[in-house]
Amino acid sequence: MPNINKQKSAAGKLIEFGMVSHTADEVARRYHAEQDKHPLRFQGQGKILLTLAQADGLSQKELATRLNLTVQSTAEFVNKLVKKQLVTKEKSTSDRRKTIIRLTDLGRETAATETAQVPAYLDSLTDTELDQLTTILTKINHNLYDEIDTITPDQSGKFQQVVADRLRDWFL
Amino acid sequence: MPNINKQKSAAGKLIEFGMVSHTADEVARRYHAEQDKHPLRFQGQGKILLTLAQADGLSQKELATRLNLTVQSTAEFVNKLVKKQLVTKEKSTSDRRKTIIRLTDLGRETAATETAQVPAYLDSLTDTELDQLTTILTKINHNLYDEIDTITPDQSGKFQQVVADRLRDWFL
DNA sequence: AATTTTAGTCAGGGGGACCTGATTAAAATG
DNA sequence: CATTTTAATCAGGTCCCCCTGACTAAAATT
Repeated sequence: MPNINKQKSAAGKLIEFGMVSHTADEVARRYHAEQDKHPLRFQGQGKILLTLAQADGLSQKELATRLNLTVQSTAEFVNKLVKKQLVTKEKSTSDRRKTIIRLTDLGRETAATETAQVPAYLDSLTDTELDQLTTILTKINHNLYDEIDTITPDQSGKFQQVVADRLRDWFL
Repeated sequence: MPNINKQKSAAGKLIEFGMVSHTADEVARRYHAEQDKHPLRFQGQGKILLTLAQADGLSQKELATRLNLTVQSTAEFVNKLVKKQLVTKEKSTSDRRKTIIRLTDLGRETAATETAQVPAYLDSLTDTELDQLTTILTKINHNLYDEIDTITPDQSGKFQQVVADRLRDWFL
């Protein structure tokens, strides 16, 4: 049974981290004139981009199913991404009902660079600390995956695959 | 100079953490029928609530200034919070132009409980790991504060105070 | 007393994440 | 061949964050 106060301290820091990194992003975007730098969130358009980065050439329906979205929402996000030139739509030749979504070079780049960047704040950590952090976050993330799977056993593991596989490609 | 690969691993885990915790929250909210459980984000209404939790009884203008919002946006969020019974508005007697915003008991409770909760995923960590995590996040957060201050030196430290002071109250 | 500054309000808008309902076109199936 | 299922689309809506512009009421300044 871990010490409750240690847990609280860590929880606080984690929350603080969430807040501060969020604000740092926002501030950077606003003051640094990086207007078109959409921060690749884990929802909506960002989710689509990320999924395609792992498995390109999916149909809209496939995307919707994987991401637990309605086909209409998916279509909306895809269309927005098309406008931003990050993905393309083309009719499938084998089944002309289907629309295949593919990343453009820009889209692939966007997904990769935004996520593969090593944040500057990691420079302050020693190698030992980096190892510790990685170990700890691995544990935490596993717990979160379990939590998600427990709540939605119907689609067990689907989300984890989308996320984890992709991150493995990028970082390992 | 820290090892670049260790940095990348940690960065990946951190990003993964962001994604997974976000999804876990979302999934919990959706499937667990906790509809009215607004997750106290670090924007909009949540930001207001958080700030008031640290310094109650501010005027709308004060809030706007501290949070780097326009007075109109601030008014909007405050009004939404009033509807949710989390804050109250009252005219200042000393200066009748001003509107003082105060947390209701429910508001204070909401701010506190939502943030003071120790996430279940921390149970998997040992005391040693909790200490390590706290140390590491303290460093990281400091760096992020510096980053924010560098970009917006005009209001240096303001944000940090709002966040850090409040978290100190909660967790230390 | 007249003017300017300050705190708020209303109106309107842009963009984002989602959703339901109704409809069409193409494929599958009886 | 007629019907049903499937992949998409359009239309319209809800809620969120956040901004500009125009306008009042009260306080501060001249």
